Amino acid sequence: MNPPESNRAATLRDVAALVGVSPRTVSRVVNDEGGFSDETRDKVLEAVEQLGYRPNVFARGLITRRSRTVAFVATTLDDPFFPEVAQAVQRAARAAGLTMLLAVNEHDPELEVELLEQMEMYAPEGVIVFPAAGDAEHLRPLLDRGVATVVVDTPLDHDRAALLVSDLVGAGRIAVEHLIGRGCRRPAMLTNDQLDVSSDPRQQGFVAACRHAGIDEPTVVKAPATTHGGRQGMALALEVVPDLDAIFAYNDVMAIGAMQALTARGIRMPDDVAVIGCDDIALNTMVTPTLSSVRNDRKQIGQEAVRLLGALVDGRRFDEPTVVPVELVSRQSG
Amino acid sequence: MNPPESNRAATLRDVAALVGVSPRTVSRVVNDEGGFSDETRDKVLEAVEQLGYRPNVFARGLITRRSRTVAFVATTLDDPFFPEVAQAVQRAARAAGLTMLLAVNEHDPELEVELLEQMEMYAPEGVIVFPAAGDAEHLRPLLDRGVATVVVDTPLDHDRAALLVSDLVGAGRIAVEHLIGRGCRRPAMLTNDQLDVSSDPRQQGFVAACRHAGIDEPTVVKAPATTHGGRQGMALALEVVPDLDAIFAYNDVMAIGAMQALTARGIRMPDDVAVIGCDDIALNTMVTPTLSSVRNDRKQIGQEAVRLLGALVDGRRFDEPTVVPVELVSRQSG
DNA sequence: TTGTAAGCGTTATCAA
DNA sequence: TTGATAACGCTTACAA
Repeated sequence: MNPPESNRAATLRDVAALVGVSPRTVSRVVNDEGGFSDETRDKVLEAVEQLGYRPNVFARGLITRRSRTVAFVATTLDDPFFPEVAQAVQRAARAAGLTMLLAVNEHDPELEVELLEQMEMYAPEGVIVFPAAGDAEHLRPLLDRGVATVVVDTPLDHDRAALLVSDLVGAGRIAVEHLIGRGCRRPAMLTNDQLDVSSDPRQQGFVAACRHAGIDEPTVVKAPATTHGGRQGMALALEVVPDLDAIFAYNDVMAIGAMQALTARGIRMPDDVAVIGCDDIALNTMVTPTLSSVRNDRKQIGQEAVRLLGALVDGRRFDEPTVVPVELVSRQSG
Repeated sequence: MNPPESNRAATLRDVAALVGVSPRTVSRVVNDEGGFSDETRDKVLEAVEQLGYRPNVFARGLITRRSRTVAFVATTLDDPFFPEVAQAVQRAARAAGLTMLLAVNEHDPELEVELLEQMEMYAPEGVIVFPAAGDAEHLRPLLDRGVATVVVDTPLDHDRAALLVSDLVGAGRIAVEHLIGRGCRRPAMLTNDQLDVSSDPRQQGFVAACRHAGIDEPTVVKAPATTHGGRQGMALALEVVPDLDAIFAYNDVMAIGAMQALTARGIRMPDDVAVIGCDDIALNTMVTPTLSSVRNDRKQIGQEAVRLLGALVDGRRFDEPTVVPVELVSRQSG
């Protein structure tokens, strides 16, 4: 009959002793398992409150082999898109009672695997990952180990993976339709040279929509997906098609680089060249001219990712990717 | 005598059985506690490798009441400064074998406390926090509970806290000295209206340096620390001091808002008004004109924060704040 | 509706 | 230098 020592955190036993029930009953109430009377529940919850009882995640995890966490792997935090998604994931995770583990793969698949293995030790409910590489093959061992995984914007054929993709084909199409609609006839696309280009959905959408509009061989220029790459790519595009009148960029960071290159040459936007980016980062309203962009809703992506994870944990399987819609946000640049 | 079942993760016992020693010996080797022969160590490590043994963090945490994690709380991820620090913290943490837990307080002290309590359940080695409010009093209970805590850029008097601050007084001073040096005589400061203004070190540095230069009552205007707030604040400042010739802003995001307001009025930078921001975010090179700023090295902040945490855990105490130096990065705006 | 007993995989304690 | 044994606080299985 030791009284609970005040400098030790309260345990299930302490609560049980205070109420006069067994630890097992307290456990049932705390985890809302059912199988107890309303009266018992009320008394237990009161004692929990009174003692400030917090379950010990280690003792729990030792048995359940699960912690109430979500591992989130972003590609980088330099591109403001990922912080926004991370924040959305945090919110959705918190609403589900989960703590977020965050890691950044820095575009390096090996680092990604290492980080995932480290996070895996904490037995998260599951993993949400923007893979470092254009494919997600390096994630296969993880999935084979049975970890519930949501893979974003990257193809992977595995029955334990849930794929979540923005409608990037739609993004390319919407951008082209908008540009055509405002009278552009010679659009070019700046794409990410890191990617397996043929499989980039934005580009597929861009090319398909161009063909649909009667532009059979639209120009596509490859460069790094950075501001600097945008400047480079823009310079190159102007060499290839000196009279181009529209640009669709892989992302906003590249688009901003392109705008800098255009400004430096005295080319006016959108009158001479209309520019549309992709992602719609907050920065777009701060540049001059403000940048039009195709937006995918990060809040929705974060929520959907956490929801898919929950479904995976509950045993659901997904044959088809879940698609998050996109929309054009029209500003000064195009 | 069960052989280790192949679908169960290997445990200390499995390794011990394979080598022919006791689990305790394996534990000693794995944790490098000493008290074993070189021969034993080699055999154990080989078996660890062979079986792919990974310590169970839950079993370990149950005893040690510690997990090898660092909890990092940022204010927001909208301001690119924090993602950069987060990445630096991740790198430093990884180098120390720690996994990062990330949370965003969204400027809300109550949310911050809740998030910290949630993360605390995972018994991190310690916490690195950019407090939500201008003071860190809401962190006092956390510290009283004995959690090793590094508090960044915010005052708090507590013997278990290590304070880490950028030299923001220096930032204000450097900015003024630079502006005076380029001939400005009527500088104004845009500051964050969320803060307890009298205690903002940037402002202290700004005012002190102005006085030192013979400007006794420098103008300080309060507005939200956002782009929009920067526009508002700039408009207000121009009403108060129509002939001002220099602006020092609380952060770069505000400075960019101020630049937008100036551009909209046809006021040239830096000829009519020189603008200097604070933080030096990547965005500064993307705006027109490029924004001069006072930079604090996030890599250094992240590293230093993790280092301080380690020292706290080892029992060291810090009476004085650790100061990270700042430097002026001069660009087109001022 | 409630309780009992066992054990998860590790580290701490103490003995050899 | 090593090992036996006992926790750590919880959930699972089963019994009452």
